[in-house]
Amino acid sequence: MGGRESILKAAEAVFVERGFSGASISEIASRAGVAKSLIYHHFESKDQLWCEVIREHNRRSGLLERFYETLASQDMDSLDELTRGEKGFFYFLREHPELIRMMSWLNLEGGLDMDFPHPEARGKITDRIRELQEKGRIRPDVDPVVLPILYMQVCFGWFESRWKYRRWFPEGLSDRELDARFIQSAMEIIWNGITPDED
Amino acid sequence: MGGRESILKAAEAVFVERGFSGASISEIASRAGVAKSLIYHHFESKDQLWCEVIREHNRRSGLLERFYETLASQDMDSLDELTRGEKGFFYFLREHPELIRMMSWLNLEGGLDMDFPHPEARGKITDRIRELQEKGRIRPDVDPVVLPILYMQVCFGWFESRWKYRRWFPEGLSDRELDARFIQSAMEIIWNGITPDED
DNA sequence: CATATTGCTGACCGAACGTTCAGTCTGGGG
DNA sequence: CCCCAGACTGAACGTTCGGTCAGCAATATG
Repeated sequence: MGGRESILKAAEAVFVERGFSGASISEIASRAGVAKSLIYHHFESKDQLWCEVIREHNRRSGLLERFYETLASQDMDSLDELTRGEKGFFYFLREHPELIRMMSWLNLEGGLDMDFPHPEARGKITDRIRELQEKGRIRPDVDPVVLPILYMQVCFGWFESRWKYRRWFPEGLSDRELDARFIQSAMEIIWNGITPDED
Repeated sequence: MGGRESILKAAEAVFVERGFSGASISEIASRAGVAKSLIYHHFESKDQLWCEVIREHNRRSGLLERFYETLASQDMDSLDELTRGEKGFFYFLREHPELIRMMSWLNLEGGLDMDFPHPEARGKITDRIRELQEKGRIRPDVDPVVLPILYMQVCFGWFESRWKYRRWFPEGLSDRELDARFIQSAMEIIWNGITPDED
């Protein structure tokens, strides 16, 4: 593995763990097994390294935008399809815990504000919801802008602080079981909340 | 205002703004208008200062626990009562933005893990939900543990990153209008999701 | 063979960090 | 009056920070 790549990999780990101001160049260098100065050979500053890490991660993780497209083009025939499939947002996030922390750090430390998701993806999603409302699949009084935000927040929020909620549940449950129990119940509530009563 | 108090006040501001590792003793001292060394006269370390800030804030803000008691003892006759009243969690949080950031920093930076809310408060809330289920006010298939978590998350998540969601909404809306539109729609979804269909 | 170019290192810089300490000022009790 | 305790300061401590720079080894180019 080349020096640049190993630096990026180590940098991601350290930034995700400690945030931008908590991360130190020395630690990144020693974790990557290279000299500190090599970092400045490949990247012009700590800030730029952070940006590069984010950009690289977005590229590698297949970009959330792409997921959004799949979300908006779902058939939404059943609760399962939207939330529990392999492509569901929730399980996508579970496989990318770094992403959660990166977003959280960015949110708190300021820095970049990414227009996320892309405006077209946003439009697609809300249009899709309106379409489903016309077809009578979703209650007409549901706000097509609020719904996707609510959905994202529930998923994000769970992984952001699921450890904090552990104590609400009976002891002895594994992480996976906790995830499943939460998302199943939470999504059932939302599903019942957005589908018309006659179902 | 005494030295100790002005230090605590400045410390809270800086910690809330920049997090623990991003905050510097020098900045706290200069904002408090005192010498750096005075901080170490009153507090034994940066860590302990952070703890003291949290403890003090919890005390001053009237403790979330107390709110939880009011939450659990609500009559829950209507959506409004739970979510929109002056005592509602959502509007409570809106008046305490520092609290949101403090929780988020703690969540990310590790440090203390507060048992929050208190176990008895937790039990009270879930018992209350079960009671309402028996009375037929809440669907029997709603998970009494998941519901309060979902509720908290939606409120927390909104204030944590409402600026990020601005672009989803039409331009020109004020913060207040945004808050109202979101919580109204979101709570309507949840309300519809937890109340039996025959209502 | 000479010469750039590139990946990389170790020694080093000034600034900022958290922390310490000797010492000043002030007010109250003997 | 003296004396002590507590609030408070300014100058420094050693360490770590982000960042620089001259130079080495290797490879590619002429």
